[in-house]
Amino acid sequence: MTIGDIADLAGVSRSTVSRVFSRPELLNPATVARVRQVAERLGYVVNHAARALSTGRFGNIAVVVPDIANPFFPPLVRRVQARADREGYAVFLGDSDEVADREADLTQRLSAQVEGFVLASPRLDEDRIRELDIQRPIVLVNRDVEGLGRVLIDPSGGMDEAIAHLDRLGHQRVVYLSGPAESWSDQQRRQALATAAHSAGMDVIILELGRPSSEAGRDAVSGILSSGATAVIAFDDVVAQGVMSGLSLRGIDVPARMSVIGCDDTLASGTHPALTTISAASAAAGDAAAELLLAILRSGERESTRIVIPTHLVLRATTDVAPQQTG
Amino acid sequence: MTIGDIADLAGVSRSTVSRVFSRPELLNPATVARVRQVAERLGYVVNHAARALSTGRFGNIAVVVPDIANPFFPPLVRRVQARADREGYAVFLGDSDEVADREADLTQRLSAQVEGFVLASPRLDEDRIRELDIQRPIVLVNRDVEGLGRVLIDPSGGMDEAIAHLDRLGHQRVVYLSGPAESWSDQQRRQALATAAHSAGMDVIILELGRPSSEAGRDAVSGILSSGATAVIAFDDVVAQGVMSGLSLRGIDVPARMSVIGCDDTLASGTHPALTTISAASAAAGDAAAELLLAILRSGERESTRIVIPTHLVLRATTDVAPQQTG
DNA sequence: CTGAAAGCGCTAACAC
DNA sequence: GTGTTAGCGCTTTCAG
Repeated sequence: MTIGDIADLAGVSRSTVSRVFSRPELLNPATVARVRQVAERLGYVVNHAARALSTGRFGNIAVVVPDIANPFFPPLVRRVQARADREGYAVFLGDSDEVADREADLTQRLSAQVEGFVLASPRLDEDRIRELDIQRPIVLVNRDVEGLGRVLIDPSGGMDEAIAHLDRLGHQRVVYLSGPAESWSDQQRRQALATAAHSAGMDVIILELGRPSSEAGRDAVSGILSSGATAVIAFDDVVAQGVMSGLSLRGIDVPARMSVIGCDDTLASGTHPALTTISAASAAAGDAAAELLLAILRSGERESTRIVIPTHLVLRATTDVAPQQTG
Repeated sequence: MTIGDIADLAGVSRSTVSRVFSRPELLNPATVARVRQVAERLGYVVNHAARALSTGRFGNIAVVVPDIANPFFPPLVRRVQARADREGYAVFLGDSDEVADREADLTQRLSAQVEGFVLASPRLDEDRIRELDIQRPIVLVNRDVEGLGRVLIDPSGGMDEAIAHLDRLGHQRVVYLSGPAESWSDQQRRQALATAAHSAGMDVIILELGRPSSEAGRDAVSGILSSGATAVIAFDDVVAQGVMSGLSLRGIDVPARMSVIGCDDTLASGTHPALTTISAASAAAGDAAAELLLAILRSGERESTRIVIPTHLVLRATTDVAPQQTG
């Protein structure tokens, strides 16, 4: 089924048929209708490859995430796909499995057939991100690279509120369970926490976790307990959830003996007790990122817009009471 | 940057360069190395569109889901992407937002640039699925269409165990909260439940919910209570979670006054009390689906393999005790 | 408003 | 083991 077939059957030239599908406004409406009808009858669909070869545009974008199974990403991906779809773009999904080299492979291979990228929480080093951006425009989520479009979720608001809240309750030492080493978000969260804790005169102990998972959170419990801290702030809600499950196994009551705070607000009130967390609005980030990328593609000019999404503390039950006196 | 440029610089013909990237084993290793080097230096990447136009193959597949934010799908998508990636395929993601027509649009547009589809829990009617399969091979997940490849999660094992368990505890009436009308899984679950309940002599009351969401579950609580049932089985864990949250708001204890069972096992022990559920193994389904599609693409022949994944009941705290006597 | 013709970058016979 | 020669199906000047 090609343009040629339709041209013959409709008694027009190939060019006319082509125009029916690319610039119908240039044609006599009657011709358009006739051709459309023939095409419909034959179940014709344009050959994307041929069109792409001829125009140099693919009509595709890619969104790459470290782990689609991490609940922070699906809402983001969903919005990107929905937004792109309305603009006529198809969306590739890449999952780097949290490893930088896989991310590099994926983006490299995808770059041959996409107009641009949304890179969410990329684990790639800045140099490789820049190189890639030269080939195809990139919009970053949760990664701050000067000169590129980026959407950043700023944890400082939420972190300040979290520390203020813990301070008010009388906590003096808090554990931070870190995320992946390559994660910009993790660095931001550490930094924001350090700053907030410093000005409140609170001790921070950092426990390195690597891949954020419920298991990692559960395994961190003994370290948390031996630290002497009375509160823990986890890299994300999934980790926080693991901590709570580990704590519960040892019969340690939350929040009476340990306060727990997560990040991203991905679990709503689905935990017990309901988890206090720092908001993240991943859907909004997806919207903004898609919008930005599409604007860049529309204009053809790199825009280094930097969108910052503030966060706040979502108070729930895991930080309800003052720490129990020990020692 | 084209094959021609490299050919000139390396002092070989275009065909040789082409072969370096498609069938290097046919060439003198020295030539391959030399050409590779030149290509590398120039940062050459093959033009996917041109290759696709020439070969008729795109090296892409698509996976389409009704809602990527529903926790059942990400593990599935993840495995499909990982498996496809290893075979050199890139993967498109389509999210139909639970509406059949959007699914039709997506698949139709994608069909111009993919080798095949994985359709997970499609909402499309059988006719349109068949039509699409004529264009490109389809592997279905949780949808049983004769003649197509499909991976089916069979709820009957889990449902039998669930009813047996509830029966043992003394429950006599159970509410089923349904999923989307177009969902094959929902029909299977209803059917399996009806069969199991019938042979146990248990009453089943069906409450129609439509889109499965936590909110829908919460809103169903009054209906559940007025039904006189002592147990509820929800279409999925997300809905079950909503039910529990609604029950908790009304001060109704689970499991003392109401037992709750979910489906899909997507929340692990993350709820409180921990949710009894019927397993679903979406990651395994993703593996199987990808494997099947890739096998079809490799052989070029439609295989109507039908893979059935059994389920079982995962006992947790929400079904721990016998129903409290009322009335 | 429509047609003719050139060519996008690559692969695949077919020669040599 | 390598080069020559045709296209793949579409868009796009350029004419008319």
